[in-house]
Amino acid sequence: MATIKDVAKRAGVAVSTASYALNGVKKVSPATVAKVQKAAEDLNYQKNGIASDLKRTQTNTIALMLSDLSGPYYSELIKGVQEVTSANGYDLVACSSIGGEQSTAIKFLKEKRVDGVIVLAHNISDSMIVNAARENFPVVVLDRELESDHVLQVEVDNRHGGFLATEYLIHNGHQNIAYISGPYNSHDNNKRFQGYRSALEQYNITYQSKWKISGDFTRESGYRATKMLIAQHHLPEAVFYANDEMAIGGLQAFAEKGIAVPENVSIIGFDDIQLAEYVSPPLTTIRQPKYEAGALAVHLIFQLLTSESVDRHYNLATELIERQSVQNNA
Amino acid sequence: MATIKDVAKRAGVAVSTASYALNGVKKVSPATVAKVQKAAEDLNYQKNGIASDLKRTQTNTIALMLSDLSGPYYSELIKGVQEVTSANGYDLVACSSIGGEQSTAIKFLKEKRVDGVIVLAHNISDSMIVNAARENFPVVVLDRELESDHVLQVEVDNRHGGFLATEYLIHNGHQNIAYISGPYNSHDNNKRFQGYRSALEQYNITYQSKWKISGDFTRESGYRATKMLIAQHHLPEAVFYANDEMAIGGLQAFAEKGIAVPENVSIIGFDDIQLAEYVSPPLTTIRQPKYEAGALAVHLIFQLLTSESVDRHYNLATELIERQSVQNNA
DNA sequence: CTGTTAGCGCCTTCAC
DNA sequence: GTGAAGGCGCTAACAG
Repeated sequence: MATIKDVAKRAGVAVSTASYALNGVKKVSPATVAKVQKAAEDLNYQKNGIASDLKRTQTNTIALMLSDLSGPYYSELIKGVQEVTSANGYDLVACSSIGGEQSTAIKFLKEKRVDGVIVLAHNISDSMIVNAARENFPVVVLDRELESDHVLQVEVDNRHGGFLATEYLIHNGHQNIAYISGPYNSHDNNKRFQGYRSALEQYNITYQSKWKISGDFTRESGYRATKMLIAQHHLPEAVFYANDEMAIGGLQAFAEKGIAVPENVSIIGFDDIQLAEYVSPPLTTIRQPKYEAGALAVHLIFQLLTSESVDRHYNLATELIERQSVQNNA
Repeated sequence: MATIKDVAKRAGVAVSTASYALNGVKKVSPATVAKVQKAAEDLNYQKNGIASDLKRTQTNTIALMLSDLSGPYYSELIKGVQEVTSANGYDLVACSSIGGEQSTAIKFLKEKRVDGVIVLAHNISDSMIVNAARENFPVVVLDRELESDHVLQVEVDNRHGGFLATEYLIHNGHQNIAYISGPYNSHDNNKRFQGYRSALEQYNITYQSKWKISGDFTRESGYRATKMLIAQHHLPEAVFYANDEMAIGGLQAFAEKGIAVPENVSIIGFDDIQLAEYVSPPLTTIRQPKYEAGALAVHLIFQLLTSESVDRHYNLATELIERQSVQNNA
């Protein structure tokens, strides 16, 4: 591969001149620029971005860490990230944290391969993040609570969302409300559960641990958890699934046993994923402002990069989406 | 940030020794290794990946170019890419080609920031790809036909898939079959259309251009195209949508006009996206072996990287998935 | 306006 | 087993 040296030589100028010409620094006469460009073309020269990054000690790109590139994840959120990033003339790469310490995400987090990072990958540990973040290397976390310098936190109000969901069920006349949880180490899940608990409390319904069954946010786990619920003989009047995927798994389990939703049992999810309105019955759920969360995250990164001071913590509101999976018994 | 120089100094050894120690090259006494590691830890040293890549002239990562990171795209395909990449100890980054010449995808394609590239982004031009590919920089295209050195092509048999879909409609007794196309510049679309034409021909049904309406693969365009079809008064017996998204848009348009699917009109899609089995009625469609395509693509990259010689072109078979959107009138 | 030169941080011969 | 030194390809002072 041709280097800038080759170009300079062929154009009969010094490397610096070639560099200036190629990068549009206006110190070079038009004639020289033309000569250099011609030479570059002849040699099919392409700059080595790595060398350039090394020299400039910045990459102009930010990374989005996802727990799994193949989703299903929040496409609205990514859209927000993408749009704001490119609007600021930066590049965006997405990488996955599958593989733990060996993963691409961790490598990018540690090795200064990007100028900033947005984390949406619960399997990256807090300490990993805290160690990586530093001045001039901001990281924004979207999936956890984390107090540390140089790390910002934007989250949607999962607690309030959990409260809204539960309250809605209660307002519709349900008292025995099961909660199918996400993984124990999920911050989102814990907040949603807190919201559930506090709604019960506020309406003087005593919490019963038999109504809490654990899942892990996958459709499969929602299916299994629901089967267990059904096996317990005494069905609750309603069930609150900590996310939509699990609710869809639950829908399937109920269907297999001939239990009608919402006639025999009401269900509500969380997230408002695209599928939610297509399943049958359409799923009532809690929507998160995902686009805004993504856009805000990038926005904050740029503010930190320009050393503006910003708040450390942001909390975005959730919203109830009424569809047809909850029956009104009130 | 601490550099390897700082580590060496603190450990009281030469830089080279520190490098060896840190990279596990067994030339260094255990005692020295310990000293170096201690120093690195004290300084919170992290290697600069960019510098390391520059020196080694390879990055150990491959890039996946998508036309839009926020999807909707083929998660199965990405899974295939992801798994094979990490199984080979390489890293994977995804980037988008939104923004054309300015996009991250183009930058990575040109600037040798990765060791190989997989393209699934129709808006990247052929010439861009041809210019970028070279020895030791393999690129695999999954979305087009392209003959050139150092670029490989794996595609699913869209033509045959189009044929299968159309033939299935014909076997079910339909004669007037509309085709809602994807964008004209889409290779996939053109192949599917060819399959449609050849099935008609084989069964002696004359092609009528009034049955071809153009869309652009979006749900919205399928909706609009279907509205136009309906406005033409004379409805076809069946319609073949060049992809599932458009078919879903069509479903909505038919529903709004009270036209029952499949009783009044049969429809078939292409892709077998996840939603396909959830819409109502469940969509009959053509499935592509997406996981295999992704896995194969990466596999080929590694073969090229190790200078093995491989075929230039791969064609994967498609399969008809029968659900309930086609009525048997035969 | 153009050329010389010194690194960016790391790896890796090559001597010792 | 350890150290000195030369780049990888590029940018950006600094001189001229």
